[in-house]
Amino acid sequence: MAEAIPDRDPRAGLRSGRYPSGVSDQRTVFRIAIDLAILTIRDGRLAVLLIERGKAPFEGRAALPGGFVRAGEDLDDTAVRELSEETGLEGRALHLEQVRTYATPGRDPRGPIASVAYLAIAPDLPMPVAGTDAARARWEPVDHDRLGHGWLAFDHDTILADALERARAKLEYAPLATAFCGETFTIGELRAVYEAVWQVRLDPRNFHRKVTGVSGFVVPTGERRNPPTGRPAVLYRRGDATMLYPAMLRPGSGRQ
Amino acid sequence: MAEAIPDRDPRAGLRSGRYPSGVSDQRTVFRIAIDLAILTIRDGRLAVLLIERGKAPFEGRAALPGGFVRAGEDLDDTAVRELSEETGLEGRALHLEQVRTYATPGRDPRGPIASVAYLAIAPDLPMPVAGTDAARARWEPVDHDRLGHGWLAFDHDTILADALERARAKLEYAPLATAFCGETFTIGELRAVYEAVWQVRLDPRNFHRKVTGVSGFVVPTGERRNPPTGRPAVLYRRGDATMLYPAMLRPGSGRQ
DNA sequence: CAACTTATCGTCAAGTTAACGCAAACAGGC
DNA sequence: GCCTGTTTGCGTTAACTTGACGATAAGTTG
Repeated sequence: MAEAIPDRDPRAGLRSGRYPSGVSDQRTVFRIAIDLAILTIRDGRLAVLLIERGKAPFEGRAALPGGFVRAGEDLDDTAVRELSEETGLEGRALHLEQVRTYATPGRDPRGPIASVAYLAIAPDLPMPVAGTDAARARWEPVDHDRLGHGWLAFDHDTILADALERARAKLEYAPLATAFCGETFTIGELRAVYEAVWQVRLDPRNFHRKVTGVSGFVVPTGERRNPPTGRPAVLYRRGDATMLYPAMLRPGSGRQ
Repeated sequence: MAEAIPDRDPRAGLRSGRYPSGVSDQRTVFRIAIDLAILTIRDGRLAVLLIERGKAPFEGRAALPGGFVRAGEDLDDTAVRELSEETGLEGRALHLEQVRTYATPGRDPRGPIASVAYLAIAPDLPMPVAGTDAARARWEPVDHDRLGHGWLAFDHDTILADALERARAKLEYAPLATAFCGETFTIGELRAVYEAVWQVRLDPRNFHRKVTGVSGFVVPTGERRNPPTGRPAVLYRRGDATMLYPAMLRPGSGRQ
């Protein structure tokens, strides 16, 4: 928040052509966009909500949904609003958290636009909801091979990768996995979340013991559910824990 | 990055008086500032680098150092530049990471200014370096009682609290603690970092066993150092691990 | 040299994890 | 009805990790 701006600029040569050099340097302004990485599990695979861009730049390419922050609007409010407009989902009911901000010069050909990335977690819904802008939206399985190699428009590959990494890390110590599930769920469904996000196979027996041993993670409802095949499973709902103890450590995380 | 802006605004009543309603809504712009939470350990206590504001708003109040992003400049570059200008520290040599972005309407009385917070970790240096803007800077012990109760200008209490929480969490699973130390350090100095940041006492014997058991965390140099009192300690330098396994779990973290 | 301080090694009981055996409880085919 | 395949849920065991703490090493101070 310091307002003293020295009179030299070692990066003068990198200045965007949109803005003349000189005093305007001290008043460089940005539009700020919110981009949403909305994740869910579909058919046992991790999926992300994408829109197809209807106009340049990147016309016809897939991109993360998002929109600009309005005057008088907080970032979280913009994220909730965009989530509702683009997907029909009630943002306040979903897990939603800021990940980080991107403002690399030239990241958006339309000019200096900073993007604040948000991670959203949704249960497997019959999306996209028809109407409004949501018609352009579709769930797409996360393509780990194309991610990072020009899958999405703008720098959305990077944004999605960072959001994924946040989700992966947070599954370990926060009850984030339940946000992928409906109101009630089985331990097997919860395990499917971990397996899809971490891209690993977990032992059902050890997972069951571990999850039910974490205080406040899940609480049994007393109901049961008949899966398409196999023994009926006890239904659970989220507990009131905000952190997991003991943590659900990723197998082999960092182990060399 | 969607550019379709619906014609209604459910939060019209919240609009800042600075910006008229209507089409200008679609071109709301921000200046973007970087604010730095630069942490170090001084006299065994966690300290943060603060500046005293020389002009309104918040004249005379303590604040986090920072400055505005220039045209053609990436956020990380702004952080490195401000770190250098305000402290004389070579930013590229320090640990520096983005934490999150704040843009709550009215957070800065000068207008719509978004702030991207960065966390920096520095070893205990003879700071502040004289010259340039650094003369205004001073190390201040983190006042956990006043933090969150109007200690700092703007919303810097919130920013510092979030940066601290990031540092606390990251000590668990990343070799961040070594960034507080010099090129070489003893296990005792490393323990002092954990104790200062986590605000706990750790058993020296268990800590020693744990740290030296984490693969790639620290490597012995073969040298020794004579502390002011007590037995000489073996010197270590940082290893090449980027994640800690096993993690250095906070005692009682989340345990209820 | 005694007293004090910090570093380092070792022990042990309690808790946690990974691997895997096994019975329960469903659906579907015959 | 019975066998087969599947998933759930419970138990067992060896290996590992943690927390509490005893003991010794190797400096400095008085």
